[in-house]
Amino acid sequence: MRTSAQSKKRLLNHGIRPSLHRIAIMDYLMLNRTHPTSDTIFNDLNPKIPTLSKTTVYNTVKLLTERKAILSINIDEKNQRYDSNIEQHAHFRCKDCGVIYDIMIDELHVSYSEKGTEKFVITDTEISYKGFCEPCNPSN
Amino acid sequence: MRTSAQSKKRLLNHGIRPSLHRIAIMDYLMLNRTHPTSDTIFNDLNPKIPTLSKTTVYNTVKLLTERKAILSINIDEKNQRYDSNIEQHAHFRCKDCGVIYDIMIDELHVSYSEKGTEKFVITDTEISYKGFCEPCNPSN
DNA sequence: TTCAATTTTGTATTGATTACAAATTTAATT
DNA sequence: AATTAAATTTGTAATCAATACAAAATTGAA
Repeated sequence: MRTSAQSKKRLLNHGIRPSLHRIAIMDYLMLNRTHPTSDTIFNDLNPKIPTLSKTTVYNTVKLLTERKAILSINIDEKNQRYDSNIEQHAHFRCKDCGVIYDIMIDELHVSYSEKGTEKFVITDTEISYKGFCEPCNPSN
Repeated sequence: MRTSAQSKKRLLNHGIRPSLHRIAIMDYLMLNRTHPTSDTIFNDLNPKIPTLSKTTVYNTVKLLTERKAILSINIDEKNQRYDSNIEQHAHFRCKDCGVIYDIMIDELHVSYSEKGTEKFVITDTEISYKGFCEPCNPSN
């Protein structure tokens, strides 16, 4: 299946009307698993799709995130990052080169004791690591 | 031990010269475990310390974070939050009321398989949950 | 084709954070 | 107490990601 067909399906599965721009943005995220910012998405797509506006990218990633068609990641203090991989996984960001790596989680057991008597309904979980990747490891 | 004495100690332990403003900000974070923003810290302290400037709050929390005297938390897309609790723990943010709760982690086992052959030196770990707290639970 | 609803655009605005140079404070030394 | 260099703080201006909003374009059902 071509990527754009997958993208369209993903959009429809999440109740989002598959306009051409939305498909293009979803496609981009499917093919570029680099956790890009909205700005990066815009800059990379704009040459190919001159009618695309930056606001549309912002609108679209917001909508995709709300409908859980993609993940929004808070690992970078400056910008919001986006990820088409909606499987359970964590992220690692290198403090030196800035690259964000996926970390597949086989198993995650968190046993926690709540502070008071609060009961929480958890809808989103985000696990982020920071440090140095192998190429940037200062002790190498 | 009075809080300000504790605060001073914390600063010294992390190689930070304990100026009055720095102690005041550290004190505030020790006493207000609400994960405030820089702006909130400034607005709460300014009436009592009229000579305090907003830039100093930003400078100070940045320094405190770099030296690991406090934690900087990315759970809120809009603002950076700060936490004087540097023990291992996670956070939960209610999507309705916005309150950020501490979640004490007794035990955390994450077994993960890396994507490629990358080896990471992990220096920081952040675990964030979102959802609804008991008072805001829509199914209550 | 018509027309209302949806999507997109482009500009203006917001708002958190940072840059930076001047002013102030600190603390060690005379 | 005075001197002085270093550290800290101030206050304004600038940056820049993200949003608001109204006009324009597009879509799709009737």
